Amino acid sequence: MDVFEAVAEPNRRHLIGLLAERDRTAGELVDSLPALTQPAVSRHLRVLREVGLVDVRPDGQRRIYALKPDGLQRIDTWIAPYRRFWRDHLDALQQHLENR
Amino acid sequence: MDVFEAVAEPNRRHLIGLLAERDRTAGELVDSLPALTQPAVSRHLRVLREVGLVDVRPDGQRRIYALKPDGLQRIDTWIAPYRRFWRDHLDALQQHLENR
DNA sequence: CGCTTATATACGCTCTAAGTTATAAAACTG
DNA sequence: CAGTTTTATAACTTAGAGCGTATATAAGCG
Repeated sequence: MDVFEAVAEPNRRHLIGLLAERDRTAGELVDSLPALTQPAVSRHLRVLREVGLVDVRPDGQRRIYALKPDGLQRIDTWIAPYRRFWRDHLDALQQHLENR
Repeated sequence: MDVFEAVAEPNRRHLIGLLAERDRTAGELVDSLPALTQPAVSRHLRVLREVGLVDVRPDGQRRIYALKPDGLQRIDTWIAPYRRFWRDHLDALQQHLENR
């Protein structure tokens, strides 16, 4: 499993969104996905860990999860060269609007 | 299947890369993935079409595929808010290096 | 027209991701 | 210590992705 597959799963994107706000315990993250059971969320967290998107630190009985800065950057690096496509597209549109 | 899943598959990322250079016929794209059979590539192209990442136009017997500008933008839009994470991280690193 | 070329679809197979229930492991609590 | 809380893992099931072979479809060509 790589970063791209990890991020392809909607529940995992949800978890990433929450961790972007602030660090959270596994339990908080479980509560944030009421449609899933605790083991299901735990496994999603494992995936995010394994691809380097999050970090965990123990806090007594709890595990505190944190978003890892460089994880998503790998996707951004891949997408960067393509950015000119919609930038060019937008420029063309702007020009069209300005010239009419 | 959504854009994220579409892009999670390595062969499809390969196809996107080629189409970023220039438009290509289905046949050219099939040749670009010698490990796969023609039907396999055809199905990948179908997926890319269905999620709006590419466009097709007929040219007689051939089909010419082209990258669609706004397809990947949806991923970029999702990732944009997180960009501050590694930008901040980089700033912190730079500062650290400058201050020693 | 038959024949070939180019592309898409149908079908069946295999492998794995994602979910559940049940349980383990480890730390807190009275 | 016994019981509870918190998180992770095990075992199993199911759904679907991705592949290959075979076939359909449609356009070019002699």
